[in-house]
Amino acid sequence: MGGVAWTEEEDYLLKKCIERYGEGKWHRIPVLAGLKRCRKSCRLRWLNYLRPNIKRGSFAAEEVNLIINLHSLLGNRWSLIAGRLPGRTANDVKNYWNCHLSKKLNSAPQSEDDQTAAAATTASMKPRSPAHASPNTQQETSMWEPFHDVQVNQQSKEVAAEEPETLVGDLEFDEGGSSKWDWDDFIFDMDLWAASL
DNA sequence: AACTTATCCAACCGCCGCTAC
DNA sequence: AGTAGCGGCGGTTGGATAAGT
Repeated sequence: MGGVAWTEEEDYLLKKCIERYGEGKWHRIPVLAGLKRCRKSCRLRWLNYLRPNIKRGSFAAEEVNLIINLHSLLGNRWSLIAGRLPGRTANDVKNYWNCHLSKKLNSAPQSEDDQTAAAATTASMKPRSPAHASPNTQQETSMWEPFHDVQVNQQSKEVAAEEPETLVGDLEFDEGGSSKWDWDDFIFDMDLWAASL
């Protein structure tokens, strides 16, 4: 692994600690749980592995399609994308994108449009900046359309036949998170709405 | 069977925004 | 206004394992 792997005992201690004290206050978790891990490691382990309802295994075609659509709208905002995929973590989505989808993009035929899309990809891969906020999102969306088409063509026919409305509908089964709409959610929905026009 | 290469994914790192002081 | 501490995020790393030769 890319670091020191968590042991079963550490997992147990962390889980028990969070069950007892709840999430948040991550700076206290290592002390409370008696772990020699930093707050970030504890938080990551919980979010990506120990949290209930984590979905494991490969991504379904619908999920892949949704990731592509959301990425075209949001860029590399993995946590936001993962929030629309029940049981999936930002790390999962990010890994899947880096391992599968970005490679497909790079291997796609290099027409002028594709090159434009690739440029958009590069732009979206830049470190976080205020540009991640909504003002540029629409521009990114239009630049991503060629890539989206390439990806959809590689999917099965039934997935390719999915209407944008279907995807928007998929967003609504978000477990738990749907009750907690914030400003990002609003912007995100506006993007989806605009994209479906 | 042994070795090399590619792929996957858990974990770490550094940065950012927010908040309290 | 400045700053320290925190939670959170995205990018990157590197070990395990599968696939290929």
